[in-house]
Amino acid sequence: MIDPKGLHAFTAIVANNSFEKAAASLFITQSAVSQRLKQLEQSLGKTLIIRTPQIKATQAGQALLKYAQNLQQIERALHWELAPRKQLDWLKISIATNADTLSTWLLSALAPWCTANRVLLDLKVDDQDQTHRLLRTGEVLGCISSVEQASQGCSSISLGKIDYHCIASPSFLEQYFSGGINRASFKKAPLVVFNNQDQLQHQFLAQYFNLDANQNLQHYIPSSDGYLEWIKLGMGFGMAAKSQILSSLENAELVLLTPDSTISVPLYWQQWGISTALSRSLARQIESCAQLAHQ
Amino acid sequence: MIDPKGLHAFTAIVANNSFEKAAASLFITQSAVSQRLKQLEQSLGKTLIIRTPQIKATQAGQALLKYAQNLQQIERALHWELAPRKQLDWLKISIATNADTLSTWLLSALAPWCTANRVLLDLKVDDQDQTHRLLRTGEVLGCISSVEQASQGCSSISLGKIDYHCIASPSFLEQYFSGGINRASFKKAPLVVFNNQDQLQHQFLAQYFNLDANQNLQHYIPSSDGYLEWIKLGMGFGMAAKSQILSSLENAELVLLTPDSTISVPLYWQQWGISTALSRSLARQIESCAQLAHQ
DNA sequence: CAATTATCATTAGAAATTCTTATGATGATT
DNA sequence: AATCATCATAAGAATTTCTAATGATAATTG
Repeated sequence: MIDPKGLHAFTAIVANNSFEKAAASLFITQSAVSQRLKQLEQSLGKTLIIRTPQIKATQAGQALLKYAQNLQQIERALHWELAPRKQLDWLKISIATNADTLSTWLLSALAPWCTANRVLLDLKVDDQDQTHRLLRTGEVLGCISSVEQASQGCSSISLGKIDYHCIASPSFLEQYFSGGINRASFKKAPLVVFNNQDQLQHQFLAQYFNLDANQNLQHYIPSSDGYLEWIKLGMGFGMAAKSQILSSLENAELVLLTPDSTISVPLYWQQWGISTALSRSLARQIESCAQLAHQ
Repeated sequence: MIDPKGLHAFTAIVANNSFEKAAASLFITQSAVSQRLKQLEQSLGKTLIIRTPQIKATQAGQALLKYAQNLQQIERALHWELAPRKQLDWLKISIATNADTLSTWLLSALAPWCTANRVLLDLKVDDQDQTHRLLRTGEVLGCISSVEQASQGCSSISLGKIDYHCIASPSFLEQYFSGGINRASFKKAPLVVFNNQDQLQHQFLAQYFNLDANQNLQHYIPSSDGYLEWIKLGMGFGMAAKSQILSSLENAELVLLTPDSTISVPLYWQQWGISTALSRSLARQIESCAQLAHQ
């Protein structure tokens, strides 16, 4: 059986990226942290943490990290059973999401749930490939991803799809598309890209206009707000979810370039490991909010 | 966090129904067991075990029992991740079932699964109400039951229904039903009942012949094999699942009294708490075997 | 490039915990 | 009522885990 003190030391080290800070957070000495970890590693017969040059959990450490999260959940279920009326401790839950979902419906889905379940949210925003990595390594308990792949004991539920529209500012439209919204004008129009992994624009141009987006001039704006702002400023065209730009369409800050040609991205909620009452309720909450958002 | 030593002491006490035997099983003194439990109870602020007159887990103790089973599962998942190729320790899993299912398809469903997953089976046989109680109290991890009720974080999957036929021996048929298989003859025929909770015969007589089984002469044979044996010996009629009596029908040890009038009992697999790769595979195995059996 | 700094490991003894032994308490059994 | 079975408690021994001090190693800096 895993020694609780050792496990605490281990998670604290990972959380603080330092033995000394971990020691401080546990109100013990650095030496004790070091000894606890050493003993834990010996009892499991595995190195858990790579200490240099940067503190990082090994493969085994990542498995233990998952275990720790599982443990927290069943412990919480126990305490709830023992004292249902009593205030539960705040439980920290890590979730990874892509930026689009974050900026649309995710927060409003999670806010009431976190309040109701006394959960502290540790949200990690990354592109889809990365959210998957975080899920695998045990850094997050669940993720929103556009990849279905329900691999290795991960459960995956569909959240429907999100339609991305091609948008630009009115001035940009006038400047670059006065000759019509067609292949020739798209070819010369600057593009705003969210980040390197962002394939939406490429897919759009390839699918509807047989263009290679890499040939276009590209702005990189790796911020959800900044991305839209840049487009509103007339610096280029890009892709955005309808719900994200409703108000901007109304007050004519933005216009749809191709109202009928959109890129659909399927979304999935993925979660690994054990399923508890809590994790199930989280999945339900996310599922129902996603349905509303993508109706 | 729950102290592992305390938890071990607690589960050992429950398993052995004695502090001293628990101590022996843990290779420590009875005093240590007593102290461990005391400390655990203090740290949780709850009495876990009623010591007199019989050792029994309290409400809180039952919750802790569930926690212990959950913990074992996530621990097993961890060790599998740490050393996939290494032999896992045997894990003991408790399951409750009704006798009928046990004597038909359950064992053949569980045998290969237990081997493949290195699981020791702790099977508890009881009638349906009791299997439920065992599930609620955390004494078993899952149960086969005829009640659907997926209450309190328990997942429930349907296993189809099982058809019970009214059977008797040829000699019994001759003796009691020479005047025809009808209400009058059923009224005078002795009944073989599996146990007190067994409602099948009562339901059969009430539904098809408007009779109250309590008016019949009744043998009580609380053993699955003994039950059939008693009927084969011509001591009375009773209800049995088709699959259980196929060979006996073939060699004419038994006959169907009313081939077209059967009692259908729906079956459900119920499991509480967390779901792990292991528990999911168990559910799958039971579901698929049940489908075959009840095709 | 040596010195400094930052960070984790190790050692030794102090502190805390947990065990064993011995005995006490309580309810069941004869 | 006496005995037995079983769990609780007390006190000291054994073990574990901590702190304090120091050692080792790699990155940083003048």
